[in-house]
Amino acid sequence: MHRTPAPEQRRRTTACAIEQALGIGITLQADPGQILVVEGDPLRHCFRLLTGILRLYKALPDGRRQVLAFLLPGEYFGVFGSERHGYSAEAIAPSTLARYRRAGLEAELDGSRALAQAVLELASRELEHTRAQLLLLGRKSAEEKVASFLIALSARTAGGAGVIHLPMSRQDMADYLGLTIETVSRTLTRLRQDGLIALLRPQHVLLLEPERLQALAEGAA
Amino acid sequence: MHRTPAPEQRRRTTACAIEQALGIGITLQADPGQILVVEGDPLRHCFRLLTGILRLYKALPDGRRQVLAFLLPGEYFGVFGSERHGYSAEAIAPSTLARYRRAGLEAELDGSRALAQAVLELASRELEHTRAQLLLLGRKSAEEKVASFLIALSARTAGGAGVIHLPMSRQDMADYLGLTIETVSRTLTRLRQDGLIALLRPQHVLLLEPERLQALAEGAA
DNA sequence: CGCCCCGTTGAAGATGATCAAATCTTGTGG
DNA sequence: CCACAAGATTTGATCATCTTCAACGGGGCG
Repeated sequence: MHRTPAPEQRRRTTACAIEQALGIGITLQADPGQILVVEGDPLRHCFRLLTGILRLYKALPDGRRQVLAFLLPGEYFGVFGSERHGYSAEAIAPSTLARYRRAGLEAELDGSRALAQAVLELASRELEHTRAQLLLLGRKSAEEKVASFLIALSARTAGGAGVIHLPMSRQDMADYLGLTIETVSRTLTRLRQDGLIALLRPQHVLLLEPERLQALAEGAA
Repeated sequence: MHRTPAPEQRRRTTACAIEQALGIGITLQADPGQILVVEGDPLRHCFRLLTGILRLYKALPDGRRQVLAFLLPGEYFGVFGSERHGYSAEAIAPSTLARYRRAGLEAELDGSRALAQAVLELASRELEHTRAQLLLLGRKSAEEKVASFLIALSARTAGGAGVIHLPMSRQDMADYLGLTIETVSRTLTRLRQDGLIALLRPQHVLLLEPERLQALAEGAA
């Protein structure tokens, strides 16, 4: 069993090992705007999102916000670190979550090497996502940022094709991309004018030219 | 030589477990500008920096660069992930490194839970640093970025006090902070004019008012 | 029906980028 | 030790992108 599993298979393995280790936990509901965890809270629980969508974010004292990630069903948060939550978590849409005791997870970590491996792999993927986001925030233009966002969301939720749904507000998108709502809106309009996307409704976007969009996202010279 | 400040207990534990697991490895030298790893390279080795300093970065096709981190002596890279390196690594100053086979590390991971825990904790810390950098890149002004950088570097290298040494060029700082060299330079000048720092030489900065600098870095409203 | 929130559009402004040039550092060779 | 050259940093002027401030429109829900 020293064979490296295919990425697809490994991902499933990962999820399983963690799911099994965590057990059932407590199910809870969250309404839009409901805050589940505040940055700095003692790290007593970790969570798995079952349905809905969350934003994970950090904030500055004056209210400026940086959304670190949007959490989709099946994904975890609060798994890493040891002292405190590193970000706040807030429901965007009505959501259901499973909540687990961190103590249980850490105990299992000592026991199951499959679990340890799964958690480490989760961390690796999260690290890579976050690093890609550093490049986006530091070096991409507004247009490239929005294109990147659409392509990534499409890959995550729609398997890369067709109409995609934006469950979050323009404010959330702006806080994720390091922009303002006006710039996000204007950029979407420009992409529409250029024939790259169609805006069916504010929250429904059709990717007309995914390849050109992708090229834009990657900052093709 | 000045004595090195005693690191936190946990950090020492972490370092030890990883050091022990990796064994001795191969020592190598790198001159300034020398590229040790290119983003996308197969992940066959991981490294520990012994002396010198590296930049870890991602780049876009047209050459725009985002520095993810500066690696200081004692720190590792290439430890996470499974397929490919997620970033490039390049020496800034003459450096020495220890190189290890990833295969060995992964084998040890199955055996030693102390190692697994240490690696996971390394990942957690790296995640937290990267998330803080997302907030910086997405939501801080140039002045806040530079202040954050100086405070963080001071904490990392000087234990938080006195004169700090900037071993990297203005270009590196700019690519780390999502700015241009001109803006970095102008911002340092403004901080000097405001009495927050003194620029002894381009690479030697004295923090005159670390507390005000820190407040600025945190975006105090 | 009408309010309210969200998104879009418009105009003006500011921060940081770009283009350009002067100055300082550093290393080399006389 | 000094002169010089090459590169890095700083400074200046102008410009562009994105932000801010403001107003309008449209869809959903009471």
